[in-house]
Amino acid sequence: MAKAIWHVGHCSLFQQLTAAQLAHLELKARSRTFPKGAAIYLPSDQADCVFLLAEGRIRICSITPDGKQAIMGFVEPGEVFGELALFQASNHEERAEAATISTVVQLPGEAVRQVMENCPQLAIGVTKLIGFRRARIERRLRSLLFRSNRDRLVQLLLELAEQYGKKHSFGVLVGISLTHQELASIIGATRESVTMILGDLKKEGLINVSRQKLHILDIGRLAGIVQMPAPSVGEVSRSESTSLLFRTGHPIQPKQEENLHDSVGL
Amino acid sequence: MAKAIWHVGHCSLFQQLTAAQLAHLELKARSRTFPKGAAIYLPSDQADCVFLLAEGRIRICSITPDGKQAIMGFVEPGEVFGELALFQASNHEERAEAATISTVVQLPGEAVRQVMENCPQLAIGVTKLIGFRRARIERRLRSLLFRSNRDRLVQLLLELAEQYGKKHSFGVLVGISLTHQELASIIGATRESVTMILGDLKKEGLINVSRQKLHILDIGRLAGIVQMPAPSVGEVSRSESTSLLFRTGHPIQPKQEENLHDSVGL
DNA sequence: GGGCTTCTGTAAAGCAAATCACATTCACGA
DNA sequence: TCGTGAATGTGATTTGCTTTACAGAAGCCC
Repeated sequence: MAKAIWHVGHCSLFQQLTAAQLAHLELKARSRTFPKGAAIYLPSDQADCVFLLAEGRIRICSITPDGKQAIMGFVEPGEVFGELALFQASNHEERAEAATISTVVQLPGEAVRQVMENCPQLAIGVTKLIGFRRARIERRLRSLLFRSNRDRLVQLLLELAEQYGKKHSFGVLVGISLTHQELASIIGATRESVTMILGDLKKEGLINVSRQKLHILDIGRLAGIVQMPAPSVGEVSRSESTSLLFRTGHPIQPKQEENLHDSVGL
Repeated sequence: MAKAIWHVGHCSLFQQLTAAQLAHLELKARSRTFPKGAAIYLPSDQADCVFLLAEGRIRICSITPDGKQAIMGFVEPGEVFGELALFQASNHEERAEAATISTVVQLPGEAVRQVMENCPQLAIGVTKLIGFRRARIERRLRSLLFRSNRDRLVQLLLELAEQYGKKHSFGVLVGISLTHQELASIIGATRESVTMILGDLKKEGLINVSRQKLHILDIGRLAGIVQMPAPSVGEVSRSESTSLLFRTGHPIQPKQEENLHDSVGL
């Protein structure tokens, strides 16, 4: 419980709040730990809660009755998720599950709404968060409409490089390990297609894959394929950014980055 | 100008504002009329403005360098659009154009932001609006990931029926005329595919199309194809709902409808 | 009305990607 | 260390959809 309080107070979304408001939220907060694979919420869950990830990694996915599934995004520590439930009276339309063992703080929607009504700063912060993610989804929709499997995969690799990449003697080493199946579920393709495309990219000398370890050799040429500027890659630690995949589109200018940071990142 | 003022005051998003706040907004508002086909804003437009459609119909679309285009949605009178520009420092990623001759009220983002900071109600309203549309885009993404051309088209027809449909002696008459090309651009398919599928549906006795006029004969059976409950269709006038297409998913319960209405609809 | 454009209908050919059906390699715990 | 399940690699086949290439029909403006 002490931990939960700590996390709420340290989440940038909630930092503009007064001590009293924070206290109010923290009173209602509940911290829980989920083993790998456990569901935090399900579609059809009536839950009216917002979640804050303290530790671990959450996978947001959407599953059809006949078993096909797509990964809508990942949530990294310090980020909020399930935020749409705040104002949608309806059920969740997706499933959130712990990709690794994770501890999350649960905030009742009612409490958050109350605070929002008294604190425009928070309301604006939430608006930015939802809007930012909406922009990302729209980009993803476009890429699904207009680009081939190959291009979408390359785009994804670039995004992973930007988010999880570390500079290396040669090229960029991506610090997250995803199976081919997972990559496929993100870009909306089959596992086999991903395997083939990765194989091709390897043959072309653009990347190097060896069992989960992804090494991008020529990020410039890779970016050329999808007609995008090469993303910037952090030196050592991963950049403090707003995850959930698919930030793509334009390179981020310093000013905008700052803007995003104190609005959405968290 | 008098007109602009009138429209701002009558947009449900802005109805919670005090007279002073309204006056402040209205001072900055600018009303413009666009001929059919004219662009209200373009991708790469730096414009920091929110728009309110007074009359006409706006088409929001996204276009690739090589000419392919997708319709992201339509805006109906009384609705706000371009709202993402409020907090995204970046450019628009889409193009808004007048589908018919339209008059829009332009509100500088700065003015809206100022009011939002003093009026949590407005901030919350905007959050709901953006969130509602995000949920719709997510549904659309899912349908693109999981469903065939045919299913997506059927789903679209059902949505059109719900939004623009009027009950008729036999079945439902859809009160909006879209070309096959437009339908195709909405569901992400080619014009030819849409023509074929519509032909099939006609043969199957589900619908009747004659030059722009769409007549749904058996809405129940149509809904069955995509495993959805049949949407409810208004008696005479089109339902006061939040357009922009793709509201799909679940039928809307009375209570939720109300909720949406005073939050997002406008 | 006549000529223009825009929309609709059809059908063959081509293709990207899914599906199916395996073989292989790895990771990791018993 | 060995075995077992998960992850990867690879081809043959199928398929849903696009592409291409037309022809007819409907609106529309001079």
